[in-house]
Parts: sequence; C-alpha cells; structure tokens
Amino acid sequence: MRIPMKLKADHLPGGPEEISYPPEALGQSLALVDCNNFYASCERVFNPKLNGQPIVVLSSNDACIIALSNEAKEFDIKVGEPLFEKRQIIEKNNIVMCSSNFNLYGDMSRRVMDLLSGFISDIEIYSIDEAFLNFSGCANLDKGKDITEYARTIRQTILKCTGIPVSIGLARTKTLTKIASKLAKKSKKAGGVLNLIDSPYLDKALEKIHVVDVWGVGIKSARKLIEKGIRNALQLKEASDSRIRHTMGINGLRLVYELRGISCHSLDNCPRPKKGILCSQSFGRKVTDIAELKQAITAFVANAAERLRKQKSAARHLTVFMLTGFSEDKQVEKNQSVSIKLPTATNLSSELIRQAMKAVEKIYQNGQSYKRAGVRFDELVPSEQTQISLFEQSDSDKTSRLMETVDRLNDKLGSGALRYGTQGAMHPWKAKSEMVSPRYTTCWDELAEVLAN
DNA sequence: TCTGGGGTCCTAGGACCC
DNA sequence: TCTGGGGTCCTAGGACCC
Repeated sequence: MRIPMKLKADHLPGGPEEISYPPEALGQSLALVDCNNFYASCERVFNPKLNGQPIVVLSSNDACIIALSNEAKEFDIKVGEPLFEKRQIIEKNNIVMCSSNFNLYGDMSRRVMDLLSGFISDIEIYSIDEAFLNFSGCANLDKGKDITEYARTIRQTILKCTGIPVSIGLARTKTLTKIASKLAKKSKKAGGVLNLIDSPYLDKALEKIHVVDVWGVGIKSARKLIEKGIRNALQLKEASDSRIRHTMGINGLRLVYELRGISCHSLDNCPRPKKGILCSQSFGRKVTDIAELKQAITAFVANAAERLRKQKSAARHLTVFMLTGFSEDKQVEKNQSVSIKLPTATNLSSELIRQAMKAVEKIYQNGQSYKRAGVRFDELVPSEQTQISLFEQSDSDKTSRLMETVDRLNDKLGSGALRYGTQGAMHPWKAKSEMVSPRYTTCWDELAEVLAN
C-alpha cells in the first residue's frame, strides 16, 4: 500500500478534487496508541512508591527535563527545559527527580509493542512509546464488533500486563489519529480512547487544537500561520492549497490533506535500516584537551560502528562535529565539522576510528574549548555489498595469503560467503587494486587481521 | 570567444519529529 | 556554572556537463 497521491515536491495540485484517490486513501481505519508520560510511567512500574507522586525524568548529565508525570505537569515545568531553571520549583514542591534509564525504557517498549502486535498484524512502531495500527481488514472486527470497544480492550490489556497507561486515538489518517489521541489523553470522559472515524464532532475537535500542536507544524511554521490568521487545526484544514504550499512547502500540503481525511502518510510496517547513524554527547563541562576529545570521539565511533554492524550496514561517509557551546551572549553554538568520503564503505571500527582521528585533528584549534561532540555515518550501504580494497596487485605475497584466508573462510561459512576478483574490468582506472566482497560481517575481523600483517 | 538553456549531482542548512 | 540524543525529509544554490 503506497501513498495514494503523487504529491511530489515538484507537483502542485489545484485541489483535492482534481485527483482521484484509491479507496484506501479515504476509507482506512487507523489508530495511534500512545503511552502516557512514558518514561515517568516506566519509572513507576519499577518503583511503585512513585505512584501518585509528581516525577520528572532527567537527561544524561541530569541537564534537562525530558519527561513529567501528570502531577508534575501541574507545576510550571515543561519537557526540554534545563534543570537549573526549575530546580527551585522542583525542590519546593517535593517533585521526585529520576535520572533516565534508557535500557529500561527500551525493554518496556518492546513489551508494549509485542502485546499490540498480538492484536493487530498491520502495525508501525513509530517511536519508543507510539505505534500506529491499521484496523482496515482486521479479522477480529469483521463480525460487527465495535472498533471503539476493541480499542478499549487493547488499552486495558496493556495496562494490566505492563502497568503502562496508554491513550488511543482512532481516525482516517495518521495526522488525525494524533489529534484524537491527544484529546483522548486530556478528556476524562473519553476514558483513554477517542474515535473520530466519520465523527460528526471531528471539526469541533479540530477547533480545539492549536496549530502548533498539529503533527508536522513546528514553532517556525506556526508563527507564519498565526500571522495569516490560522490559529487552530480547523482553520488549517480549510486554508487554500496554494497558500499552504507557499508557506509550508510540500509537507505542509500533505499535512493539510491529512486533516481533510485524505491519507498521505501510509503505514510503514516494514522497518527499513537507518539512513544515517550518529552518536554524540554533551560533555557537561568545557573540554580543551585534544587527547580527551580524541578519546571521546573514539568511544562514539565504536558505539555507532556497532549499531552499523547490527543493522548489517557499512558507511561510505563519515562526519565528525564539535560544538563550542553557547557563547556568552547566548547566541548560537559554533558548530565545526569535517566530512570524509571513505575510500571504501566500511563498518570496521579500527578503520572508522583512524579516519575520525584525522578529522579531529583538522577541526581542533588550540585554546578552543568544546562542550559537545559527535560522529555521524552517512551513505550507508548493505554490508553484503561492501567492497574493500585489500591490497595492491603488485604485492603478490599478500595476495596469496589473502586468497588463502578467503578460501578458509568460505570453507567455514559455506562456499560463496566471500568472493574475490579484480575491479579492473569495470573500472579501468582502478585496475591496480583488487577487491574482496564479504557477504558476512563476521568475516571483518579476520580479514582485518590479514590486512594488518 | 561569446551566447543560452536544460539537466543532474552534490552539499549545507532548515524544519520537524520523538 | 548548569540547555538531551537520536532521527527524517526537503530545499536552495553551486558546480558541472551537453
């Protein structure tokens, strides 16, 4: 099931009536299941003493507030605010502070998602605490069972089995389910489930939603919209196509169609590998020593490379970035970065670290202090297709040793696991190097060893 | 040497999401 | 003193080719 509209960036339709939609664009029954205050709820599952108490969950270095329980939301605290600004309120009101524990949250998330998959097979896990479900064609609902009741059953099951409270919004498009779940969370009457599918109250619901709370509208776009008199989701839904296209681009137009019940974002139920992998961290203090920076970057590269190998990818491109932190006048951070096109795609830590160190040396300025740094791998390719240039043709001794290794590994892994050959036929200008294409990442280390000798 | 236009690829930066 | 750590997609502009 693909996106029904050819709403490409270069295509500006005159209006929805000019396009014919396949039935699934208009008639889907979707749900968003959203865990309430997820991190705070997880902390409560493992420490029931926290039930009923106001809680905030803090980021690494305990620098920022990244989640709040309902009780904590009563105070003047918002997600994303730095702790030092709110410390007084927190201490005065005996709000409990928890340092974040992402292993725990990931584990709880898996439990919730497993339960959901048991109810509905067509599911997209959208984030650590959210999943979209597609009820269209769901066998359990064929016998006229009420979809709202079914959603309540799901909700109760999750709560009973995991201890995590969730809200469920039902609607025709993803954007509308987001709104439904938001309202379900707020309304006491809804009991955690709100169904806006073909609802006569849909427009009333949209009117209650401020534009900045619409999925896909950030602070920048919201400001522009408000300037034009568009304050709520209903006004956004009724705005003219050309106006939206002009102020918010193609994504804005997709979003408005979704508000009108025309699905532009289909369910993505087959998780694709990441297109880029990054690892970065704030130091929590100023770092000026290049040795210390190198040590940190080495750790980041090792972490990111592991994730790279886990999804069976290799990177062709590497970027190291270092930020100086906020300047005295609270203006922007200075972001310095160096990108390196790798000679061949790789997911080998040793090679990636070597390249990253070169980048650090390029960026580093004596006397400059850095507050944050990171590394990013881009242009990822499946590692089965990865080719590494292993040796020069002239080095016949190394060649024969390598061929022996390849044969041995093929014996171990099954023939064809690795192959070797020259690239010369395809790319005459590279005729000097020979290539080996490992199809199994487990071979990397052994190959690397041969290379090193 | 001058002139034009169309097309593609790459990159940096912006905006948004959780 | 103290401002998280991941991601995705789109766009504009420059370089380059024909």
